[in-house]
Amino acid sequence: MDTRKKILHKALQLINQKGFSEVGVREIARSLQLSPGNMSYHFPRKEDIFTELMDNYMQANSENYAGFGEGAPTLKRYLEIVQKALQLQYKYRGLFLAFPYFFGEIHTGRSKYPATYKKRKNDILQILTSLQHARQLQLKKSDIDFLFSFLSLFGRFSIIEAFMLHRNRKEADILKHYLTMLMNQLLLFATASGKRSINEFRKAYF
Amino acid sequence: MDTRKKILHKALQLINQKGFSEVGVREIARSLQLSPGNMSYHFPRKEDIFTELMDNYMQANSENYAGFGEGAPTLKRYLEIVQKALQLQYKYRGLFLAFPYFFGEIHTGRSKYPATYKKRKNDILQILTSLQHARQLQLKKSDIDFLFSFLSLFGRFSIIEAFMLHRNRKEADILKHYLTMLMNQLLLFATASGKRSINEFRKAYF
DNA sequence: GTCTATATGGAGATAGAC
DNA sequence: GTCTATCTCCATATAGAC
Repeated sequence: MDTRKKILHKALQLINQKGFSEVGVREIARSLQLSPGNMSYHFPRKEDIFTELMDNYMQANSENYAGFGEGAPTLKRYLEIVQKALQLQYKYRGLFLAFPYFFGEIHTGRSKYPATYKKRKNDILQILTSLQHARQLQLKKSDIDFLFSFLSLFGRFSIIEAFMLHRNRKEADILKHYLTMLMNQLLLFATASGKRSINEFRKAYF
Repeated sequence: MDTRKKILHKALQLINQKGFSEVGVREIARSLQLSPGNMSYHFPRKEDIFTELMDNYMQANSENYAGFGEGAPTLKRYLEIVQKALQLQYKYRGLFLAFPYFFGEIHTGRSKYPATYKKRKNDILQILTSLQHARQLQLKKSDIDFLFSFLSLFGRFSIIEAFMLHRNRKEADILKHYLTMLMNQLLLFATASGKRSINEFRKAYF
């Protein structure tokens, strides 16, 4: 592993442990036995470390969502996508909690986040309509709005909630809690075959 | 208004505008024409300002929830409580985005947050069961778990989501969006009289 | 690419006079 | 209670040797 990757890896590890503001550039350098000057060579600003980690996350997440289109649109497959998305978020959990630090930046146009947000919004709406067409979900117009609102909040904050309130809970338990919540929500709008698909997911993973 | 209150008021205003980390003690002092030393007299650490604002919020929120027990347990009244809770969160919105800063503290026992969290959890469960008894909601055991999970996420993160993604949206629009979401969720579990109560709320406020 | 050394500027925090 | 002056810490930036 080259130095750049080592820095990213260690930084994420420390950020997940202590939170972004608590991790100093010097600290990362020390724990990798690097000089502060060398840190500055690779990442001129501390923020650059955050940005690159966030880019890596968003890239992986995009690929995950893109995978849904490449198979049959079932609720089981959708739940698998969400499961992977939550695992990804868990891996990068320290970043999400650090969001406020980059709050200003998000609204000044320098960040890629708003564009990615629009893309993800489209991903979700497309998945919902394809599940509707495949008769896995039965949705009125107002249901789509509601489910979309729910999925936005759910997708963006469930891992943050877990990390804030139950920091020491195991990843598997956290995932189980939130996937159960999602299954319950989807069951309220699922057709008979949709319900079967949800239960296949449940059997396969729990 | 005494100096202490002035500081709190100005601090909240600036924190809501720019985010906690972007607001310096010097900045608050300057905009109130106080010396930095005087700031330190009133609030030895910057964090103390945050803590006191958060305490004020939690106090107001507790009083709000306590109000539910003092009247008929209807969904309309519950929605009114949530409406007030969201308004309160909006007023203090900058604090919630700053949560990560106090992340460490939350888990070291110095913060009041975990205790308040347990209290709020009880508030919500009690409200759900009283709505069940009053035949406003029809809930199976698993529904209660689900709704509770939903309400936790909803109650804690809806305003944060709004603030992160749509910073300039008007308070009224934000409230409308999230209260609509909540009404839709509750409608899925409401009895006939529960549905009427929800619609009374809708008519009264939208 | 990596190191040491050093400079700068800004933040929170403190001491002591009034 | 309020002030001025000062301290310490840290992120960042730069210069120059290896």
